[in-house]
Amino acid sequence: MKIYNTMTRKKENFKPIEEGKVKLYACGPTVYNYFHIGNARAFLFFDVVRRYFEFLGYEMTYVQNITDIEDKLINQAKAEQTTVKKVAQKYIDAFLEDTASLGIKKVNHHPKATEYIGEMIDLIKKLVENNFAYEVDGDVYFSVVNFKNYGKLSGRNIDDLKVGARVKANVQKRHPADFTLWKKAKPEEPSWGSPWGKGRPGWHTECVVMSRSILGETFDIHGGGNDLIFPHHENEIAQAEASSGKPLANYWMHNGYLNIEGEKMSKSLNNFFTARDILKKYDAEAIRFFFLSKHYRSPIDFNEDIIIESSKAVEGFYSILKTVNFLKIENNAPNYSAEMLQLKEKFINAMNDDFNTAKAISVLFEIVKLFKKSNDENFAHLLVELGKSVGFFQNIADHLAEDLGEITENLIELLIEYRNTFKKEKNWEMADKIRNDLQKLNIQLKDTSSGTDWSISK
RNA sequence: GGCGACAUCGCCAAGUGGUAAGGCAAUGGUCUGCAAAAUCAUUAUCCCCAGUUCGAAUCUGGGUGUCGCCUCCA
Repeated sequence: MKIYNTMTRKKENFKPIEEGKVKLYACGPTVYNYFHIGNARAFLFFDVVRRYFEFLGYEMTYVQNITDIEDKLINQAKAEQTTVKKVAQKYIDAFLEDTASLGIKKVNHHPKATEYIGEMIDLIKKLVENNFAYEVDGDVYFSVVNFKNYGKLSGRNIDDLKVGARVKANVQKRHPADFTLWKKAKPEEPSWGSPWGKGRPGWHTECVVMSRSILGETFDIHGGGNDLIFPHHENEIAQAEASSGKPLANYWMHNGYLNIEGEKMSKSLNNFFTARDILKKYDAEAIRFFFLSKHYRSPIDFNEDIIIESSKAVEGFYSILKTVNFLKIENNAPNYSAEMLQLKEKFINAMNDDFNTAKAISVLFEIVKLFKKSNDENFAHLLVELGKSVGFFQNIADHLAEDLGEITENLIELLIEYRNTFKKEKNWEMADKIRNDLQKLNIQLKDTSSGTDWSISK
């Protein structure tokens, strides 16, 4: 298994700390709003990482934090005229709902920032004691110049940051790149008591505290979107290493952005679609296919036409499951031929090469192609086995069922019968009318050599 | 100003030194009363220039273009 490590900018052989186990931490949402389809890329990708490791037989511990106290939540609470707590709960619920709809498997731990305030204060205290942090009038800052390795993840040095800095001048900070560990509360804001007075923790602290509390001082993989490399992950590393002297994670993985018309999709540019809205129109599997059709580190451009194409591609997978009536043979033990084992190996090699999902997917299409030539149901088993390793085929029964209820289905069958009678009588006008009228109701008739079939077109 | 990514058929996209995977679309054939569906087949020398090499989409140098990070952001 090779993983591209942002820290070294190289693909490295993955070696877990503990044999057979993978400890993964990926940055989760700040729950002040619905997440958009660009955010979904990270959530979905790390779901694939998790599933694939499990497929390989690793025991996963996957932790994803939830930031439930932060400036944006406070603002949102004002906007919605409610409390921070209520805002958090509302969007946590939405987050869990939407990720589930996307077919993302529940992570093992979802720590919330507000549940770890005590531990965060302890960390900050330690940093202050060791001279890596300083307090100014109720605020506490991390001092980047006192941490010699600052910038090693993102490849920056402190002086460069100074030059082009768009960082706002903050008279309190000793260096413009110093970041907030503890933020003094304004009146009315939610706050916790601390040695520096009432306030709340800075964002960069929670991930360090929560990841280490659950996964230990050093864990295997830390992941997130590209935009978190600097400053977020850089700041995590600074705090972690300044306090323990040990690396926080051995591998740093970052996914590329989702662009829209060539520009990054982001809330601040206001060019986003929420995952929630996209899911109303398109299937979760089509969205998954769309993301996996490109390598995770590359930027990917979003538009609805591509999602529609992706839906068609996914339908291609299901068409062979339909042909073999997969639900009936699902429990038969597969018997793979040498050719099939070779395909499986090809798939695994692609995935083992830093999660080359695009290449892996092409193997799935090869399987489909070979199935069509041979009609060997073992190809269907192989397709499902490999597809599942990256999160496809989570609900085959639902997908194959055209469950309209018995009465409706009988009515459709009846109309087909009438049409066939008209056809026998060469009454093409009536036969075509039935076909076209059903088409208008999204019921598509398919004449095959073995009779007339129908399906619902979306 | 600093740091970084990317440029492959109409669209999407693999390939990281050995002679261009795959998907969608398109076109043609088979099937059909006609269609649709299904099925078979066909479709690129890789942004530009120079270099290294027996050999480059793949390496080096120089352009051009697009995007990102340096402020909250997946």
